[in-house]
Amino acid sequence: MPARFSKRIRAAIERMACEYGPQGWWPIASEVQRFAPSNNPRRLEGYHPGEFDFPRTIAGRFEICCGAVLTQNTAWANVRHALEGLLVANALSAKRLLELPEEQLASVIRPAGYFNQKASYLRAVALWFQANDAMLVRSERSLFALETARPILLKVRGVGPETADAVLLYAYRLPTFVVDAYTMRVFGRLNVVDSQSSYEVVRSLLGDALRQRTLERTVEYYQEAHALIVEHAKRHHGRKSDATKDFLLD
DNA sequence: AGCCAGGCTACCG
DNA sequence: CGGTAGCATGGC
Repeated sequence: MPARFSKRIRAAIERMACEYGPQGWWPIASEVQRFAPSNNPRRLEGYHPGEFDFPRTIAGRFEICCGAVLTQNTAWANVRHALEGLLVANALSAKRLLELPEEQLASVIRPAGYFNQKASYLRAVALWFQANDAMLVRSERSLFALETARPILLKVRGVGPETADAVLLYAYRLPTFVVDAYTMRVFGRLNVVDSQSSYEVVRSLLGDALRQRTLERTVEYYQEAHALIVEHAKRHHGRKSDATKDFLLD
């Protein structure tokens, strides 16, 4: 019965892929330039289109975790400034971030907004990172690993479902689909979901529709699909809906 | 000058 | 359970 919308969902993603090309999420500014130079201008901001073997380092994974918290209800341009602040403050590792007094941490991430809340969240995430990163990298990636790690991550203060899924999908390449406000808007417009669908329902609906033959391919496809949805929504779906410009509805 | 941005917690009924 | 105020900066 959920297969009812699967075709529509997959067609929408495929169309976005053709229209927008490879996205290369999640951006990892501190890591990406070091590997494989390229002409792609987005690479300078940490995007790595067509390359799915990021992050490759513990620093890259921690940067994703921080970015996932900092971007909560915040434009990415502001997050970049905050991440750069962390880099300059030499606080882009769990240990060194935790050594920074919380008040100072807050002032460093000020451009990302909600800086007092987020300073507290970042500390909690850094503690989680110290306790879980090595294990997650070492253990075999599987549905079991995902279902084990996810509830633990969701208990961390400041980590809700979207932040957790972004960390698991992009930092640890575990096969979970990331649902955000854009996802709700885009697929709401396509009558695939409605405003009262819960996060979990939408996550499993899209996850089922977009699952691929292997775990590895599924992860890559989930990563790309989420980035494409954001790109599409930025172009066509303001908060004040304007379906007229949406080519998916043609 | 206002609206918006890659949400989450706490608290309400 | 679902609904909502509060959190805050920078860009357009």
